[in-house]
Amino acid sequence: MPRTRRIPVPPWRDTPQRLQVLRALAARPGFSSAKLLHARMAADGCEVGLSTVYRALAALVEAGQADVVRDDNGERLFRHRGEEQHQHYLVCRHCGFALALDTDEIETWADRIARESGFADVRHTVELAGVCTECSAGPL
Amino acid sequence: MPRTRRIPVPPWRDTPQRLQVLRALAARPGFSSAKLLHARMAADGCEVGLSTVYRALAALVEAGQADVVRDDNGERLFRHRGEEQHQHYLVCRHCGFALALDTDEIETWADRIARESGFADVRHTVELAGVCTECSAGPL
DNA sequence: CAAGGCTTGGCAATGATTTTCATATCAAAT
DNA sequence: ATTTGATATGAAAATCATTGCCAAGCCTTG
Ligand SMILES: [Zn+2]
Ligand SMILES: [Zn+2]
Ligand SMILES: [Zn+2]
Ligand SMILES: [Zn+2]
Repeated sequence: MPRTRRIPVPPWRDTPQRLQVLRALAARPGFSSAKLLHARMAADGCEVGLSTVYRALAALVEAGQADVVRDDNGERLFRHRGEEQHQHYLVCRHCGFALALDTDEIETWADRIARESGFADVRHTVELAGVCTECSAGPL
Repeated sequence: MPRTRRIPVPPWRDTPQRLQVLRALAARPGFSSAKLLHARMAADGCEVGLSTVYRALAALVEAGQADVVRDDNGERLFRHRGEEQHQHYLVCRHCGFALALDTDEIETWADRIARESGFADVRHTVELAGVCTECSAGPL
């Protein structure tokens, strides 16, 4: 199974479309799907192909300017990487209620791993999922 | 977006197919895709529909007898939940080389979060990805 | 045996993401 | 300004894991 990914490597050309995608992404507070961004941009009168949105997002992720997670349906959600540090959550599998976590501990742990391993550009995904008290109380 | 999942809840009927799936899953050392399990079982002369494999796996996950993760392609990988504790890895984004991590720290952290939050049946996903020394050295 | 309810499995449908490919754009070189 | 080779775009088609559908089979109860 050869890794078949061909992503443009920085520096790329500065195209209006890519700037638009970056802008649209940065304009969103949390994570957004490519589809949503595409729709948003279209609504703003900015016609950009869905393929291009995907390509731009992939490039942004590759360049470390965006984070990406998967929701329960396997859909990828993107978020612009600003200065503000990221956050991890404990989400309820049933109602979707999300509890923000104090993640200093894992952050330092992840940093240490990154340092000791010699790996470059290490990113991490930490997701906790359970059933909230409310949902475990009332069945259905 | 209504969660549209209809998964048989334990206890279900004990069908040969479900036992086969469980067996096949337990027989594998690490994580396996539904497709692979299906192929494996077929190779062993056990004819089980792919849909059934998916249903059985979903039920096993629901019942806490299996863990599930997503690989980089969004494919779901399943693993039987035995007594042995699970493992986390730091994988290379380019060559796929995986480094097993000492995860005691996060395990206890996750356990504490689970306890303090009051959430039930808390599972966690911890994935680190970077570029290994080898790959960052020789650029393609 | 009959009725009703789970289960199964092949196949179609879904839907996100990728690939294709013809075209457009860019930037450097002539 | 024109040429040229590389790169970017986007519409449509392809990919592919996963799910929906549904007729047929199996099990249990009466
Ligand atoms: Zn809940
Ligand atoms: Zn973190
Ligand atoms: Zn590598
Ligand atoms: Zn763990």
